Amino acid sequence: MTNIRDLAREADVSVTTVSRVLNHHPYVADDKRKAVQDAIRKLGYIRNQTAVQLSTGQTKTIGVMLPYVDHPYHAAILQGIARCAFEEDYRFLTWQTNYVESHEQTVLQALAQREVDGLIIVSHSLAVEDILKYEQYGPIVFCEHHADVSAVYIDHYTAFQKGLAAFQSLGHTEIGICLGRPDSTNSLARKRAYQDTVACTPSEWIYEHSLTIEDGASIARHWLSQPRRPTALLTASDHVAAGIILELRKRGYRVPEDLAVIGFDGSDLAVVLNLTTVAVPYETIGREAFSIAISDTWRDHPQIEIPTTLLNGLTANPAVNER
Amino acid sequence: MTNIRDLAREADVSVTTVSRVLNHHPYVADDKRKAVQDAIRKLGYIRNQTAVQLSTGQTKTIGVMLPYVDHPYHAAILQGIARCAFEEDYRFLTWQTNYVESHEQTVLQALAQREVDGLIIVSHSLAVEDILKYEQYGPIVFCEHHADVSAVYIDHYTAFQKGLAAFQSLGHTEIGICLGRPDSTNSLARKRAYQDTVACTPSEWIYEHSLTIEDGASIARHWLSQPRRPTALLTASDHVAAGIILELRKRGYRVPEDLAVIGFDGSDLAVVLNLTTVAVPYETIGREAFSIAISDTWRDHPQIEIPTTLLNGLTANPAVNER
DNA sequence: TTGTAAGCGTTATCAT
DNA sequence: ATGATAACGCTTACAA
Repeated sequence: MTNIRDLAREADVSVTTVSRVLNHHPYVADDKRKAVQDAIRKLGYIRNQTAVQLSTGQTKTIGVMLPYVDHPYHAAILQGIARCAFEEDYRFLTWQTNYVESHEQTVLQALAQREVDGLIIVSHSLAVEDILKYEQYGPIVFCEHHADVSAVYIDHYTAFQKGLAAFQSLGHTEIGICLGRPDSTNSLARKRAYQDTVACTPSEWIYEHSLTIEDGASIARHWLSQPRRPTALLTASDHVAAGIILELRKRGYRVPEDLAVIGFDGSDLAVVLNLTTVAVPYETIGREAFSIAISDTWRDHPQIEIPTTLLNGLTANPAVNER
Repeated sequence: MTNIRDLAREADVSVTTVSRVLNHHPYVADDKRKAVQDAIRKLGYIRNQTAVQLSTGQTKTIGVMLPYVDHPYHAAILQGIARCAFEEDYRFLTWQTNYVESHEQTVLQALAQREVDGLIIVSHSLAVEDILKYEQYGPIVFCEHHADVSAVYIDHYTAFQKGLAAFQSLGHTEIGICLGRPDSTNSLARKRAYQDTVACTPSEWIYEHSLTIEDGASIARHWLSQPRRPTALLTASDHVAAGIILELRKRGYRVPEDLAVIGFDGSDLAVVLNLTTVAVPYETIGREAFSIAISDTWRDHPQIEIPTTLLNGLTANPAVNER
């Protein structure tokens, strides 16, 4: 592997001059620059990035911690990060944690070990305080709302309120909600929105641990078995909404006539099933998080809220019609 | 930032001994080991990975080149890579190329610059010969079939034949196909399967450049405008199939009665729409590709074919019934 | 405008 | 079992 010393020898200049040419620095005589460039071509020189990184103390790499790379919503955030990273000549390392705390520790460790210059945390299960201990090693940007951290987030309280209000304006009063991990920050905000907005909120109408299409199907079956059922269900993901709807239709029930359903995310599933859903611009979240991670603004712990939109489909209407 | 020299001084040993302790080498006296470990704790030492990389000449990182990170099928491959990488204590860098050749060059350059130890190419537009020039810098594993390269792939010829045969066994003879990028290796294989398997293959029944749900809708509209229409359509992705079906239903046509449709991928869309589809185990592809990239087997250019399965849904049936 | 030399933080070779 | 010391390939004061 040829290095800058070989180049210097070949071009009959010093390594400094070679380095200057390589980095497009000024103050290099044209003939020497030419000599170096010729040497580069002749020797087929390729710069070793690792050495650059060690010398400069920068990796030009951002780490991304997320639970699942193949969840559409996480993939959309990745997409935003990928776009931005390319534009800024940065790279990004992705770690899939499955919400396992020891795996999340590995990611934090990577920041401490200078494998990456900064971290974007899409979602996590470790305590925020524990994560923030690693901020001494570099920027950490969350894609969820927490106090005193850099964050790009959607307000799940407001977002859920939008869905609930939509139901109410259609005449629904018996409304249930589906949540993911029950103690996550997002779920807590959602539950608060529910209890603040809706008058009747029995705990049997709060369906927890729902993430997948199959989880949605289970909820539908459970709903069928309940003596007292809500007439409307606000879910935490389009996948869950899809599962509910499919299972219900399979059993001869109608959506929204028998049960109104609103999804969350605004994914492809919402498009093909004509779901009414709360659309989230995930790519924007990724972009914003990235730009904070590579700038100096992170030290001020900026908090950027990204707005959501209620997308009208065909799964939320009735209630009014029913009476 | 404290380094091993600081540790050596603190523990009153040489840097070599420190390094030995760090790397769990034998031949270290218990008391010295203890002294080093105490020093590590006291000084809050954290190893600098970049320095390790420079010294060992290995990054323990694999690069992944793919067109779009948020396409479900690519995300599923990433998922397989992510799983494997974590197990093997490797990292992976992802580059989204959008099939832009200059972006693909950047990725190859990264291999040459030793930013990564190897490369997994999920899909590409550069010529294979040009990519293979970079094999001198490290393993390159393709997720598509090419001669004389390391590859983990599905046989698109066979896979398409499966779909076509399913149509034929249902009585269809007027069959059309939808392709993505018309000149990709995959599309060529698919077209060959079409022409070898089906008797009647007019070029108006080969719909190209179809990737998204919207593309599917366009195809449906085009199909409606055709004087002579196929009775069955084999698509190259569930997204396209979904788009076709939705558009057709919106206009009052029935699937599969008016047009039978088979998807490709076996994605969530297929589940919620009850698509008949050719399911591909993308995660397995990711896993296998990764394990080749980090082992020495890549030099033999192993070719691993991953089998596909026809998943029966409700969108392919008729034709038989029609007559 | 150019060059010398000292880092960056490890690992690895070779004595002892 | 332990330690000097030379790599690894680059950047960057500082000097000239």
